[in-house]
Amino acid sequence: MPNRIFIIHRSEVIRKGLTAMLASFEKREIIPCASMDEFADTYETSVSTEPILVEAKVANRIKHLRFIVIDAINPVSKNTLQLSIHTSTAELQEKLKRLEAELPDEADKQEDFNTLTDRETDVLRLVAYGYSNKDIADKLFISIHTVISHRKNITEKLSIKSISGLTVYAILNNLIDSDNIDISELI
Amino acid sequence: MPNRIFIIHRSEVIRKGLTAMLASFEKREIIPCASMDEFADTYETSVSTEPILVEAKVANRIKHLRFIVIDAINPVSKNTLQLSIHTSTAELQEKLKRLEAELPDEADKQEDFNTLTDRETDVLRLVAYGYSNKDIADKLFISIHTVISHRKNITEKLSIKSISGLTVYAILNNLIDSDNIDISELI
DNA sequence: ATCAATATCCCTATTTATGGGGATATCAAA
DNA sequence: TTTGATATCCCCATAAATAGGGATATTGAT
Repeated sequence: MPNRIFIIHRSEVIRKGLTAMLASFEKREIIPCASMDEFADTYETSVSTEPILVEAKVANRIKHLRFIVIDAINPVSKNTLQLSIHTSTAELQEKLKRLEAELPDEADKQEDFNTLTDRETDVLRLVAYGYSNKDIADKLFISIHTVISHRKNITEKLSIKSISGLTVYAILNNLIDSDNIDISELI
Repeated sequence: MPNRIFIIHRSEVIRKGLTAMLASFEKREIIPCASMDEFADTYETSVSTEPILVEAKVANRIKHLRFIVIDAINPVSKNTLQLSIHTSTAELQEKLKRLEAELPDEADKQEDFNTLTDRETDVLRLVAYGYSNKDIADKLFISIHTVISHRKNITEKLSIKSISGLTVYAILNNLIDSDNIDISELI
């Protein structure tokens, strides 16, 4: 259960309205933001305000936090509510509860602090390169079962399920950066 | 069938040796490069030398070219040969032929010049965000069959099969860039 | 010496994705 | 007006990934 709820909207009316609607919503810290930049600053992520990048960064750097972004048109992440401006307090709180029920709970979060092992990093890099589990198994000279095991652990540790999310994570962590490629290893 | 073969290696001995080994390999232009930078320059891609990024850029900007990168350790792309330094000319040419047999032929390349339609762009963006075909169908209010159709066309047009490759393509083309997000659309 | 972490491997079942066919309706350009 | 591009929908079959459950061996730290 997240302890912080961010409200991101340019309109002050909307921000204050939603803050009021959520005031009675259990005990959370409600944080209104006028822009994506302000939201990103609060997370101390300065490089980009792109939601999927923010998500990858949060998984990477601020592992003990979960976040919810409220959105009507642009998709942001799996953890996103689609609401209209006519939403009632009851509907809003009820949907938030349903969304949160799908999030990993506090107990799981402790495990999120783990960083990836060497082998998991190997697998993640190859996933980001676009290889299938079978391909990865062949490249690392291990069975496909082992690859699947590593991928389960990666998904659990990072809380990133999609291949595209893992790809962004890999890019952000220089797993597939040119600086890491030793040209002398070619051929 | 690609008309250009790039040989990328820091060692001049290796470059010249491979060039000689491929001299008798049908009628191709053999282009030795001493570094990834040189390789990237030849493709007129200046932003990054990361192979997967180069691949995405090639698919984007230089659609009429196919390329082969020879590599022993670091994975580069699906179109990559894994060879040891002890490879014979016969083995090299035979493996190259097998690899090329899997590449789309000249006839297909004409269609690669097409750019994505608006709807295909919509779908690609959501793929890059990590959504499943089912999720995308729900978000765009179309059937999953339509989503699959669009994805087939995207894959064919871009010659990018993997989700991670599509994600990189989307990032490079600002499909999921923060600049494109209208904050007023939030909520 | 025991314990935790890592890395390896296996199983079953289900869900998604891919590949290769199709079909229809709309609309704009030749 | 016919043709091509776009967007929509459907089918079947296979490949791949995911979700849940296991097991074993090694190694390094307590």
